[in-house]
Amino acid sequence: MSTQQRRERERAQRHDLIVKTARKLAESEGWDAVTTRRLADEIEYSQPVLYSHFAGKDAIVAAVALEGFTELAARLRTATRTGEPRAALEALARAYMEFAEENPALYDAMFTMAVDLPFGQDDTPEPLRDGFQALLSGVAQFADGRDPALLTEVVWSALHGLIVLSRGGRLPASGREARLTLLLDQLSATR
Amino acid sequence: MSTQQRRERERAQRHDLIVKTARKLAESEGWDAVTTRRLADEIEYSQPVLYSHFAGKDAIVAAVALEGFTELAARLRTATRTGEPRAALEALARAYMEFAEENPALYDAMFTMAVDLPFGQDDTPEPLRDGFQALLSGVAQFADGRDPALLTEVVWSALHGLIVLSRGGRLPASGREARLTLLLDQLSATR
DNA sequence: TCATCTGTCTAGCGATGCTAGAATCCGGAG
DNA sequence: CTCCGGATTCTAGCATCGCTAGACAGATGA
Repeated sequence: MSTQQRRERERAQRHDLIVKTARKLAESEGWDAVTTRRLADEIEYSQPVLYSHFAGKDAIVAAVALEGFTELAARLRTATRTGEPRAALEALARAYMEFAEENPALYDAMFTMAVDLPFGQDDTPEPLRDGFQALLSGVAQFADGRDPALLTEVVWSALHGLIVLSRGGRLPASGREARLTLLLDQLSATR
Repeated sequence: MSTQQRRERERAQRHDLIVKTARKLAESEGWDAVTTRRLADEIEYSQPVLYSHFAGKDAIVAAVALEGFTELAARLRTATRTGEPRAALEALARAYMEFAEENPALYDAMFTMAVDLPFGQDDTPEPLRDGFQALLSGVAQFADGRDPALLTEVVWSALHGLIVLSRGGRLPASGREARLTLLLDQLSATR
């Protein structure tokens, strides 16, 4: 009986090893460097082992993304512990953007790659729900009559747009702070 | 002498044929279907011909993207011919979003793929400049004290965020219109 | 001790982007 | 009309990708 448990434990450890290695590799050399051969090499197993844990490469990326949602949610929650509404919004936005900047590859996995994660559906994984909830509870503080969910989606979209356009060089790195301030001003204007 | 000219003309035609075929193929079956073999097959030439016109597949995507910028710029310009500021902004935003919806593959080439297009630099191609200018001249109408360039970047980011998150299923298709209205309300609020 | 069975690896498949070298075509000189 | 030379196009192949079948090995329980 106990050997069974040990095996399951080892499997779980290796599962984690794969995810963490993929993430580290992606963060240090980009997702292009995360090939199944390279990944297998890095964890010191052969390729087929990866496929005994995940359906394919996409599933590995999805697992990394899931880890990201958990971390992002936690980060957003600690950021929204501020009193004044506008300050809370700013803290929320800053936390979000910092997360994206500090973990570019992770952010990509969460929001640009990994299309097979079910987002607004019944079978949406907990971390995804939690991430949106964290945003929502922060935004709701200054919704002030406006639909909180809708406002959250707009805030999220705008932040995401800033991030992804900046990253691709579409927006100059210089105006970063000014853009964020302008955006926050507009969003917190309740007519 | 004239054969030389004819050859150049034919080369130019084939260049266009490649770009248009790549675009059509991407729009109908997605960029994944646009392989060099498939593309060569479609234009009824062999693979190496592609490489006598473009440095590689990325360059072909970039050429498609460039075509997109020209079209987008034209579309935005006709949309901003409205009197009232708020109506102009709405027309502008709608034109942008419609363009993205009608040409999803093209939009992807312009803003998510093709990283090798120089955006805000000295050697930025004319169509890209023109596209941003079209947005800028539309947004400037209701800037009302706010920095027009900065405001344009924010508007653009927000629209792009809405589009890309909607497309990936991150945002429910239902609230589309409500989100756009809310966003426009916030952006046109001059405190 | 040995058969079984789970787990792992080696080797290979089809498809990708890209390229070297062979083959072909075409224009112009004799 | 013929034939040469240079440009053009194609055939064939390389390295790499994600993924998998079948051989192999090592641990488990009788």
